[in-house]
Amino acid sequence: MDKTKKVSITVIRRLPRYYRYLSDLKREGIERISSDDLSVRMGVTASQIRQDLNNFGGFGQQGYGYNVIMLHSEIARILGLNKNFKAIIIGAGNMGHALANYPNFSERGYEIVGIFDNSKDLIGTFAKEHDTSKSSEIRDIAKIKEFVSKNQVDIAMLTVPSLYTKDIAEMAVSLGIKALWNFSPMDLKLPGDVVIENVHLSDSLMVLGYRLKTLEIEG
Amino acid sequence: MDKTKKVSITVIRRLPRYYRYLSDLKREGIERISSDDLSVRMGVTASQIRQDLNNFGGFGQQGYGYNVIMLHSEIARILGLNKNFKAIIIGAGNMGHALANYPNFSERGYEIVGIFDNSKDLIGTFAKEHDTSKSSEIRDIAKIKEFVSKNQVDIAMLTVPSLYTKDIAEMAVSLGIKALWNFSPMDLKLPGDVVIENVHLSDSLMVLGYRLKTLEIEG
DNA sequence: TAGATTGTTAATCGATTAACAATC
DNA sequence: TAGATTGTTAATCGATTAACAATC
Repeated sequence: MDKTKKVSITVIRRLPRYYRYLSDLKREGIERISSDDLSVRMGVTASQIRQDLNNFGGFGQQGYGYNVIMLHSEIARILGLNKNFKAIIIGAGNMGHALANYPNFSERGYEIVGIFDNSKDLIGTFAKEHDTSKSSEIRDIAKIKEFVSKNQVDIAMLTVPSLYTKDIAEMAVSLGIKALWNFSPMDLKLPGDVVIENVHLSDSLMVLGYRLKTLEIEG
Repeated sequence: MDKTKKVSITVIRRLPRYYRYLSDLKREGIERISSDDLSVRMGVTASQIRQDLNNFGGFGQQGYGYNVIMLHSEIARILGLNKNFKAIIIGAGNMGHALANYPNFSERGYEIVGIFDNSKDLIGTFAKEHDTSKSSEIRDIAKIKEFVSKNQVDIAMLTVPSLYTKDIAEMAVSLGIKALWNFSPMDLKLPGDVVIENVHLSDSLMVLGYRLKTLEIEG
């Protein structure tokens, strides 16, 4: 990788998609793939694929293409999937439960180490199905400070009602958490070097509605 | 709106965010806003705001700015929020339940009219909290064809396990549904004029991981 | 070697920002 | 009217695509 110029976020946001397609190729037992063949599968230009990948280094070989297993693991490395990030879920409603049970996260090295809520009915119950380990147990949000001080927590997944999101986000940051995954329909402005990734479900749905209305198939 | 040139998807994807900020301004009782003031709030350039809005018509007034209530309702109209789209949820797991109870959708004219699953344990139970109406009852997926033939269904929200997503998506399209909201970590390729909007949670999380690793704050 | 395909430079395209005349 | 701010054109910037020499 060229150390001087940082890779544009546009390219970064395409990496998970490459990763998915390479996982598929791996599963199919395909050993090598050319940018041309991959471009057909993915519906993008071969040029874009080669440009994107060359932001991080020359993973291919002239006359051969790309080795699937090697490229797959290189992209995993670039994305940091080998880092074993530790995450907590704050808000154990339906969305919190959905995240706790999403199989893809643990597969990709994102480990849910704690789940918090303020509801007396939920505290003490288990959020992960068929899992009665400590990491599955819903804890009292009042104990979050103690938990974060004693355990590595890289990411906070925020699935609390919108009304509380701002306060909870600020609290998480004050505890030293550097990455927030925000599921509330608002933008969070926080001081310091905090990384925020939003999942704005209603935004996505509204775009779907617009495209349905105007029948914009691609996009 | 200029009828000849269609608006780029890049601009469309920014509209829900404008809509959110205008909702905030409305709530705050602010009557008018200049592109300059809005640009400060939103962290974008005033130029971009004016360019974006002028894709759809001149909603502002020189020397005055934009009337908040008027602009809010214009963006709602552009997005089709007055259309009262009817949606069904297929897959009544945690994610399906989360969508069924998400307050923002109904507020914005997206009505959940049916929820389907194949689990005998779930069928007959109610997915929406404090709601025992027919639209809240989880129905047998075997009855979906009959339901769609008798009711208007614009959108199918797909929250089934990945393994079934392709088949379920094809089934939905075969029933005439023209818009799919896909929550599985895969791309759907479907024939015909079908609009698909993906919510790739693990893609989003991987981007968060990358940005945390490299501490890219903006993005 | 000859053929295939990359890595990379150059050309094009589209999106963003700047500037300012129009006008409320 | 004078000041403010839009709508819109022009300039810039960045992203995508095309082309091809390098090389496996």
